[in-house]
Formats: sequence, structure tokens, C-alpha cells
Amino acid sequence: MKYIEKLRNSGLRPTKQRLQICEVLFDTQKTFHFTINELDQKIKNKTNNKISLATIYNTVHAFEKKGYLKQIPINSNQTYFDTNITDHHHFYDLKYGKLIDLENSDVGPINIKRKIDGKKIKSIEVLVKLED
Amino acid sequence: MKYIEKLRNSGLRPTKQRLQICEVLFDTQKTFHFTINELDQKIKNKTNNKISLATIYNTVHAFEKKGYLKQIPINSNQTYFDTNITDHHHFYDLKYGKLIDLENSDVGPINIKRKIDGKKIKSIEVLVKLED
DNA sequence: CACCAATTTAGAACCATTATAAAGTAGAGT
DNA sequence: ACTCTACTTTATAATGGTTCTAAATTGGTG
Ligand SMILES: [Mn+2]
Ligand SMILES: [Mn+2]
Ligand SMILES: [Zn+2]
Ligand SMILES: [Zn+2]
Repeated sequence: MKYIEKLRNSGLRPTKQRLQICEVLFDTQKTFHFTINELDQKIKNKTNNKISLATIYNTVHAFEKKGYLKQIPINSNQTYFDTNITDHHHFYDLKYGKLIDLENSDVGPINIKRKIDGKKIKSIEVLVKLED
Repeated sequence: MKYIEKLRNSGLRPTKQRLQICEVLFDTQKTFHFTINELDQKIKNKTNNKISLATIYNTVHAFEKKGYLKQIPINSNQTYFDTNITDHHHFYDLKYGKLIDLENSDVGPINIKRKIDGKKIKSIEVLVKLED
């Protein structure tokens, strides 16, 4: 399988569970946003195998640490993750609690004029809240 | 007191507890960022009166709804609030978990080129993550 | 096969936040 | 001032997403 090498290269053993999660997360053309519970549902639907919730948390965090997923900074009762790991931004539909990708080209360059001593900029993320 | 009218104008009864919370939040020159627990501590330090945690939650949410406080979109185990209700942005120091204000003038104009049908932009918030 | 570290797992624990429901209070009307 | 009622406070319980635990399982190396 194509994910075995990817996992090995990251120092992660290619277990059955991790490979299944990879298929759900990365076998699609379009990237998407998800919560842990939504991912759990997707896995249940796609396969007959049930993966322990603890394993899903562990795997998502491992993938995030390796840079295969991004966490989206937003206030919600659940953490949102993104399979789109390119630099990009988000619309947040307050009514439906849905995220929509906003490409860098749709925002234009952001030039942070202020500097903080001894610190480097790791990321710049724009959240555009939408109402009716 | 100066907060009585402010509360009345918002349709909020000026109770002893709300006035005390107003003093902690708004009696200072500088604005600041806080979590509910930090606010609870501040109240305990400033006054001898103890305010129920439920009341602190209720009041903070009431003030947020009235526009006297803003919630900061960030992933943390606690929700961050801001007494600075002007349009502005934030640095987030990943190492220390601290927020630093970033004025609009330090970011420059942000022009969102994409539109979502039937939706209006309510706010645009930039989060700049800092590492060492 | 033998071994060991990495991984999975069910369930418990954690803890910020929200819900509950009873007691207290502010303010309008009389 | 007294009443009345809707609003507010409060202690406490419940909720629910996330993390922890410790035992069982598994992957990979030799
Ligand atoms: Mn994480
Ligand atoms: Mn709120
Ligand atoms: Zn995205
Ligand atoms: Zn701020």
C-alpha cells in the first residue's frame, strides 16, 4: 500500500488501524475539515472494523505532529482538523458551524509589521466569520 | 457608579456581582486577555466577596453577547476572552501560551476577494503563531 | 522463534463548561 | 412602603470532549 512507506518514513509503524485512518483521510481528491467524532463516524461507515476512540485520538495527534494534519484555531466544543496542510485560511459559518477554505490568493499577502523579540512567525491564519 | 447605567442600557440589571466584575474587567487603562479561571482569581484577589463560578460564566457570556467582551479564536483547553473589543489581531506565543495584541495598523488592510452567497462578513481575525 | 518496544484498547479519570432548580433580588406598579 | 414577578445568583450535578491508565496485542529485528 502507498501509506506504508509514508508512515515508516515518519517513524510510525504502519499498523492496520493507521492504514485505515490514512485511507479515510488521504484517499480523497478534495481535502476536508473534520472533528474526531466525524472521523470516527467516517471510519465506521467505510469499514466494518471498529477502531478504538483512543487510537483515533492518538493517530490524529501523531499525524498532526508529523505535519500530515493541521488543527484549525476556532472556538468550538470540539477540535477541528484539516487535511489541507497548505498555507490557507478559513471562512467560518457561524449559523451552521461549517468551515470553508479560503485560499491564500483570496486573501492577498499579509504583512505583519510588528516584531516580537526572540520569536519567529510560525504561521499566519485568518478566520473570517460569516453571518446571514 | 459608572457601570450602573451601562448595564441598564444593555437590559442587564446592575447587580452587586456584575458591578464587581465590571470593575475588574473595565476599571483598568490597559485591556487584557483572560480565561474564566484567571478572572475568578482576579475577583478573589481584588475583593473579599466570592462570586459563584456560575455567575462568572453567566456574566462573561452576557457581556460577550452585548459586545463588551470578545472571545478569541484559539485552540486551548480554556476559552480566552479579550477586554479589547476594537478590531484587532493576535500573536500567540506557542511556548508560553500567551496572547499579544496586534493592532490593525500592524497588519495592514485585509481584502477578502472571495464571497459566499447569502453571507456577510462579521469579522476578520488574524492569528500569528510564534515560536522561538 | 524470541524478544522488546511500539501500539491498541476499554474503561476510568479529568476538567472546562453547561444545566438545574431553589433561594434571593431588583425594580415596576400599586 | 408593600407586592409581585421576572431576573439573577448560587451550589451542585450533569455533560461531554479529551487524556490517562494499565493490560493485551502486535510489528519488526535478530
Ligand atoms: Mn493536538
Ligand atoms: Mn460564549
Ligand atoms: Zn481548510
Ligand atoms: Zn486582544
